[in-house]
Amino acid sequence: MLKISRVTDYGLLAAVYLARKQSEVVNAREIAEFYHLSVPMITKVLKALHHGGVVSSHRGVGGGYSFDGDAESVTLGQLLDVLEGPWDLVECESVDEAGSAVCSIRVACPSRRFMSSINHAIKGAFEQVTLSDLIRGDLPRPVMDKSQLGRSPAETN
Amino acid sequence: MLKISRVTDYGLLAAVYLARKQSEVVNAREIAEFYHLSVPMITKVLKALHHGGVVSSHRGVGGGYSFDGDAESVTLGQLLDVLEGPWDLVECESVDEAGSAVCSIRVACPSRRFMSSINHAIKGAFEQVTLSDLIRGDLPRPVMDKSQLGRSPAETN
DNA sequence: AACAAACCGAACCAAGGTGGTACTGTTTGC
DNA sequence: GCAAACAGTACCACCTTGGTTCGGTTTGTT
Repeated sequence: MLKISRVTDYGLLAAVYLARKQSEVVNAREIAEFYHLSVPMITKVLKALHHGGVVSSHRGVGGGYSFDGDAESVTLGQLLDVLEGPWDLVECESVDEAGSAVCSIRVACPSRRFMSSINHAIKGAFEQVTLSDLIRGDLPRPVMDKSQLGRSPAETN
Repeated sequence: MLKISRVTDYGLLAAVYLARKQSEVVNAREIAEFYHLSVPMITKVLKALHHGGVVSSHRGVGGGYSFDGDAESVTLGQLLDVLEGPWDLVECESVDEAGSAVCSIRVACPSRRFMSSINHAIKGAFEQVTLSDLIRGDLPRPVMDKSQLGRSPAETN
């Protein structure tokens, strides 16, 4: 249905919360209470963020999570990868475990090449947005202006 | 998981097939066979396309579907609306039946304004792509270049 | 008039994904 | 050694998705 999952959304919230408190160790309960979410839920996404190397965790009493990196260098694309896992707008380009294409009509498919292009554009947009944009609440207004695009001379994927 | 549904994808295929045969009446079986899809499946999306006013249907013997419009003036955005239904990247902006916001932390949410902006950008990208682009298999290469974007002075949604 | 081609519409179902919880560790500060 | 806090996994109910089925209606052909 073309939407990011709610869990991913929670993950973005958590990442922003931590990044705002740069390097400060904050436990899951505090974040959960701030956003009025359940502790198990928020710990779930924090685990994912930690697993993806976005935040670091501190175990034991007084422990929690902290964001120690540079908010400018963490992109929304990275966050989505970590939280949402690998994804593609269409299955066209996805491959199975063996590395072969999932789509059987791939070659003849009229929408594949185009969707692939859109796919890349969207990923690119996510890549250009940093965690610090999210923190500041800034609204860079990405646009896709077809008129100044030109045609790609060759396969772009 | 941030992908368009397979059914929607089939719908695009069907739309392209019909549009390529401009105004010619084609039955579901032919399209199904062309793409190696089941007839019930392809009829399902054809019904959706018809319901959305994209293609016209012709009942009875020798009937089928035809695309009678102008492929230049049908956008991918319209097709997705028809096939996928109304959608938003995040629930932030979605409203329930009563018209009130779905998200309870809407006001305080740090990602809302931004995601909404991305949401619009993606929709805009889909809006700039026409059915005839799909037909020709052209690859306009949409980009979102943050550097030439500037900041939106006010709420863009 | 009968028949069959073809769409209409709604319901249905299995399978997989999503949102959310629970439970058993393990680490660590006091 | 106790308790705070994360780690990991498994579990569950619910919803969505992909796909089918079935009875109904329209309409060209014989």
